[in-house]
Amino acid sequence: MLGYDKHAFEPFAVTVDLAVLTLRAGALHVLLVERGQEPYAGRWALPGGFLLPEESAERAARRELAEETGLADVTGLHLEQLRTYSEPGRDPRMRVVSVAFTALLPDPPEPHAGTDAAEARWVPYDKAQGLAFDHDRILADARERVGAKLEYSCLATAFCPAEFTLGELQQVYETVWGTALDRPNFRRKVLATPGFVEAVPGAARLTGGRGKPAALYRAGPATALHPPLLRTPREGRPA
Amino acid sequence: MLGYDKHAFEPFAVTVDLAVLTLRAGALHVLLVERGQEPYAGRWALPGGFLLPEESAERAARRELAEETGLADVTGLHLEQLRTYSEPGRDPRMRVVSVAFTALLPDPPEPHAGTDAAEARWVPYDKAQGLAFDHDRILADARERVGAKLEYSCLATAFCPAEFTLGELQQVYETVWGTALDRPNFRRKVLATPGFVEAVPGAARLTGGRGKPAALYRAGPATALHPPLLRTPREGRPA
DNA sequence: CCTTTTATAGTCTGAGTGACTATTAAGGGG
DNA sequence: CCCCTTAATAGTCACTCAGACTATAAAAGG
Repeated sequence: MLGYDKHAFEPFAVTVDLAVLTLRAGALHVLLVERGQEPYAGRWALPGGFLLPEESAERAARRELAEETGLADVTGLHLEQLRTYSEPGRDPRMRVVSVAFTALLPDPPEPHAGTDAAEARWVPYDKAQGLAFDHDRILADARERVGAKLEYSCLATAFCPAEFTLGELQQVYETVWGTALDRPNFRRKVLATPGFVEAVPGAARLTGGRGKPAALYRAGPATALHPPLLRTPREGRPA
Repeated sequence: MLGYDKHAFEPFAVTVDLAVLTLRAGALHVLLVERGQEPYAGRWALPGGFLLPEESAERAARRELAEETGLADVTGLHLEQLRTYSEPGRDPRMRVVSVAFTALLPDPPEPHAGTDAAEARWVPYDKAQGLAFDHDRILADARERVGAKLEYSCLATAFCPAEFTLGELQQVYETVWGTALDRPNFRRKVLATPGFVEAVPGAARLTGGRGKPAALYRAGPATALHPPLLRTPREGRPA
């Protein structure tokens, strides 16, 4: 930040990359685009693009999110900076510094190919491997972060539509964590956390199939979970 | 990431900024440099600098950390990416994208002015306001992040020397959180967490002053705290 | 020797969670 | 129509853990 006149400095290309996650048919999916040209032609990649001259990374990310998903309104969607990837050589053509973001979507709309994307498609997380550039790592970091944030934040509702059942909310946790949760205990925990969810007053109910209809809830005003909803304890993982 | 040939793109200057934190005399301190030239001449700022052409942000941050602290070996220090700041206009001269890092130091060594820093000094966190650029916000974000990570990681030992007493470790929590903790309870919790700390075998003890000498501990192999050591519950803060 | 100071040990209680069982309210098939 | 299945919701029990304490141990100082 100091001494611009004492150091020569290299200009860098700056991009944003988006790990757009959603839940589809009970499985975690990620939005990918197929590359039309070298390098990595024909390979899948995270959507993204260059920062415009008068745009912050956050604005660029939301612009790209709208372009790639084809959604008219992306203002309500959860979009969060993940981290920045700057290894020299991560792009074979030139020095590119990429600010990665994670976006969470409730309902999976059909993706709309952006102006510079050959094709955009929802791909199950487990099949999203061998991506271009260092996008495998970015995607893994995004999933890791989301899984961790489910523990101590109310982020899970970002995967749900405006009104949802507690069973749907529980499925978010189970899908992202890959573990089964006890339904009564989950319910007790969620309802005991003030501001996490609030019941839809009209005693509305939803028929998903056979069983007893479930009450509907909306996301509440809270953003943090105190105390947290912990995953199965495991041994020391990188902090 | 796609279509480099279809979009023109702006070159950006990319820097790293460091929030170097330590505990000195029971208070949180941050390493600041005094700016020698416009803009913000005479104001304090976080240390930082440009990425070299063949250097990742992480490498640049560690290089700057060594330069600014004057320490011969900074390999063991905790250094972690915080987030990237990219608002247009955050630097009045040009478009600068800055990758911010947080570094934690055990013992506060006398800072050594780097080649491009007029002066470097440890400043109490509470007096570090009115910094140049958006460094007030970066510093606040760093403190927020560190405080949160103390809850669910073993990060606190990064503030301590190689061997420390449980009282010193507790002071880390109390200083960063600004709350008092019950000593027996803190001790019970830390010792019950496997891998957090391990006793120095030689029954070594340290005399800090009058009272009973305290046993010495080293940082253990664990990095995560399960279950976490929670702060006083408060209402929904931004996740 | 007694007081002060700090570390360490131990106790008690209530909140929160995991593992269950029971009940309610729907649909479907004979 | 009755029974079976399915899924939501209610409730129980025991164990763990954290907060609030009290008690003891080991040093320094007067």
